[in-house]
Amino acid sequence: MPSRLDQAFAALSDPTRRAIVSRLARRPARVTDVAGRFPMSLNAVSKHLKVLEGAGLIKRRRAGREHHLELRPGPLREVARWTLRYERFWNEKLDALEAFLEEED
Amino acid sequence: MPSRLDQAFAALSDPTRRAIVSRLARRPARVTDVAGRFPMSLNAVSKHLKVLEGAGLIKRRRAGREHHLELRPGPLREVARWTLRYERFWNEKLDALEAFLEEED
DNA sequence: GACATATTCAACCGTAAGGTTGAATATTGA
DNA sequence: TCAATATTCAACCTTACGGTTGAATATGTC
Repeated sequence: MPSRLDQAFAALSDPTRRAIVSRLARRPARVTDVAGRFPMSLNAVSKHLKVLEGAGLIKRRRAGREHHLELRPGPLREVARWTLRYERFWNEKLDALEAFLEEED
Repeated sequence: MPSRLDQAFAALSDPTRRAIVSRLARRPARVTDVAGRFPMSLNAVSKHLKVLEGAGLIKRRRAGREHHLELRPGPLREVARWTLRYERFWNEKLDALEAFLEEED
């Protein structure tokens, strides 16, 4: 069973799902609203939404026959947090690159 | 063909590969050195390394029969950059939560 | 009740992921 | 030259992914 972080990274590895995240960051929407933007079947989008939901990236609230989808920031924050552990590392690398380039002159 | 960002997210969705990234962030290492830490065959680790390499997360330098692996920060930075586009979003959410909790008192 | 709308469920398909084992390829060192 | 070391290649297996189509399930509307 994949960890929460595994699931977040995996969910975000698909461009359709990242686009859905962008869409829902603007405002919550229904399944059909989200699906309208993508050149694939409604069912395919429904599956993507389930993946995002499974990763905790979106929350679903049922209102009658409509499902309202809302972005949840937690997993995004965790992904950022994990990645930023290496911020120092890439700053050093870029510093080293700069130093190298200056030396070349 | 998946985009660079797709590949970075996908590569990081596996805990073994994230552990390899952590390992290589400390210092470069050879394939065998990396493989020693994981409860799987050398071949499996070799495959993981190829995935990381394909995503641009590591660079390989051959020195005789040894392959020296080094972490490359670019894709990590891109992942952080994409994720941080939603920093404002999750801060707002957390602010809203705080406000709600204060109101509860 | 009858019909349309919103969404999921189920079955299927092709491809790739993550692992294994066994063999091949280079390189080093005695 | 011969043996050990470092690594990949190739074939295979099981399971999951991303998509499809067709049917089912609720809910809203006339």
